[in-house]
Amino acid sequence: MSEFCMATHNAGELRSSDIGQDVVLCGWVWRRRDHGGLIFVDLRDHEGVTQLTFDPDNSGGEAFHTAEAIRPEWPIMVSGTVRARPEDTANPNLPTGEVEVLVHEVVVLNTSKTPPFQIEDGIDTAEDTRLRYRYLDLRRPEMQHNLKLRNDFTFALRSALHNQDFLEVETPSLAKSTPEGARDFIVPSRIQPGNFYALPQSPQLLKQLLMVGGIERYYQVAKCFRDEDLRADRQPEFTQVDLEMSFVTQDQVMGMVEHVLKEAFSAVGVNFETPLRRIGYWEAMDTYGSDKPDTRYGMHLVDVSDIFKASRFKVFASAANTEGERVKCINAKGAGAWPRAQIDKLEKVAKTFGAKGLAWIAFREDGSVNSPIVKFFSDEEMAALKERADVEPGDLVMFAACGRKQADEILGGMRCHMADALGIEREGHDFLWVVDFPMFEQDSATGRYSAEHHPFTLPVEQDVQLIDTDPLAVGSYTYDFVMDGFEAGGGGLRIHNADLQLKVLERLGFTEEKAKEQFGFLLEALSFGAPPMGGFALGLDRVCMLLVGADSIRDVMAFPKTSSGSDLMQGAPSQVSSAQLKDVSLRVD
RNA sequence: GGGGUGUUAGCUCAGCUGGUUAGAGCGCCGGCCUGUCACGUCGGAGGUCGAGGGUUCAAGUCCCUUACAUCCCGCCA
Repeated sequence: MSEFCMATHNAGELRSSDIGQDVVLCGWVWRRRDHGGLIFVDLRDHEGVTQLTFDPDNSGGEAFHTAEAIRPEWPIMVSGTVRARPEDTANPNLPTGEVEVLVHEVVVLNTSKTPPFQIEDGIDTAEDTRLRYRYLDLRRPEMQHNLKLRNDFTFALRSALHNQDFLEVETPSLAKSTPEGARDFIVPSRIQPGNFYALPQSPQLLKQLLMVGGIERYYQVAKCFRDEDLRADRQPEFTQVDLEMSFVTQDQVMGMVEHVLKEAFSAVGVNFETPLRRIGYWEAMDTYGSDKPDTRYGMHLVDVSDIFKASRFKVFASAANTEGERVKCINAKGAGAWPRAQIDKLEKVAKTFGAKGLAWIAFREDGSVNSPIVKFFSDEEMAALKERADVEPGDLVMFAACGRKQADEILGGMRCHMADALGIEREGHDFLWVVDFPMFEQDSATGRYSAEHHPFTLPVEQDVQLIDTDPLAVGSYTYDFVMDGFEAGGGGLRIHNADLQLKVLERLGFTEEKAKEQFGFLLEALSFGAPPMGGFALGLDRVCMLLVGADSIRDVMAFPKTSSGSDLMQGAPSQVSSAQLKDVSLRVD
């Protein structure tokens, strides 16, 4: 293998061409098959598996004797001779299956307790057990592959960025708390009692300051921290490949991102056609009910408001005639054959997405129609609906009649749910840009405005005057990178003018005083000749999750946390001593 | 903060309308076995049924509380 290892070869590389060679292998005992007078051991390392043969006639009594005692997961070192397996005993399932190593000498490097679960792929061991013994879980070929792929992807990305003259710069993990976004993880300062650092939610502001600092092209494989509730695709600490460029247009940043992503995806064997398709935010919401649509299948949202303007079905007529409301539907092909009880359950699902109820029409295979609402429909309405929604026997049409945004969200959620429920095939990977997000969104309860992306995003020039008068109409220079229905990255141009930055912060409810207290360093920096800038951040964990086909980002992280934020292996978080608390002037209730 | 699902042997699970000593497969331990590769074969050990409380003559099973895991909603500038 190399001069830096006790082994001469790894356990995945021996072939017929190596027959006759004397080799040294190191690895873990995977399976042991003891035939009494002959013992086979499958030796596993990070590259593969090789069969070892212990034969008392050929390898001397001592090695054989040791082989009787060794057990799964013991690390051993063996020396022996590569030889062909006897005729008809080759194992076609193993790359090394043509050969075996006849062992002359074996050194037990360590013993092992019986592992709590078997170290092999396709196990269905509960995840908490895997996490409790993560170091054993990582020995499984599947996890080895996941971490390898993550490395290959990241390495290629680094290499591509390096070749484009990006400088990798580390930004601090002890930073200033900016609680406007996600909740911060905070770190008490011992030297300054009562003051706290925050772990960065992203290097956003610091990378902008690097642009002010003349770095011009920056990137970083950056750990980010957000103290929010977890999901299958959300961990409290995660990794972004973060980049920023000076003196660029939006198209130039997007072009650069496409270039480096193409290199990275190619490195892991994934086809990445450039330029990527672009969909506007409003079009995405209107058609897919999502700003991160999976476009590998249809089931588009269809606006049928005009059809029901004069309907006897009051719920629809009311929404169709009310400003800002819509009657929309999706057509789930195949679900029209579902039994009534199964369809009824969809109402519960719809409610999780914010619906008050769910109107539906099942078009049965035999041509009959089953629905609680069609009795209110005129023949014309039914005919128009069938035409608009492309209805055939076997279809299930579901409606949302309410505010436009809410209707999109409900049906967008149902679209994803039905795709899973119907097992719709999603072949290959789906990459696209969603562009032109609005600058602001409004909380329907409080009326307060918040930034759709973040407060440092550059608004479209001609919309700047609308910030005071019609903030929801202000566009922004933004782009999200969407992969297979996941937000896998995002970016935008940044405000590089201090006055404009202050104006945006004020729109978000900051007084000038408060803005300066929180972001004074940024405003000041922008006033010292900040260049036009823009950038991007890639959610590395999510991309890797999708690349390996995992259901959770935990499967592409070495030591992830549970959904309540615990590290089951280390036992974190944990209490600290009163002395430690005293050091940082804290008391726990 | 809310909702769904789950927790029985080391692992994965079964255990019906409450009723003897709680089962299976794998793993583990021991015997036999010179061509297996999910080796075979014979035998064996292994359980406070997540925890606490309640109903009952009787609780793995019913009720309440709680912990943990997991998925989703809220949340995630």
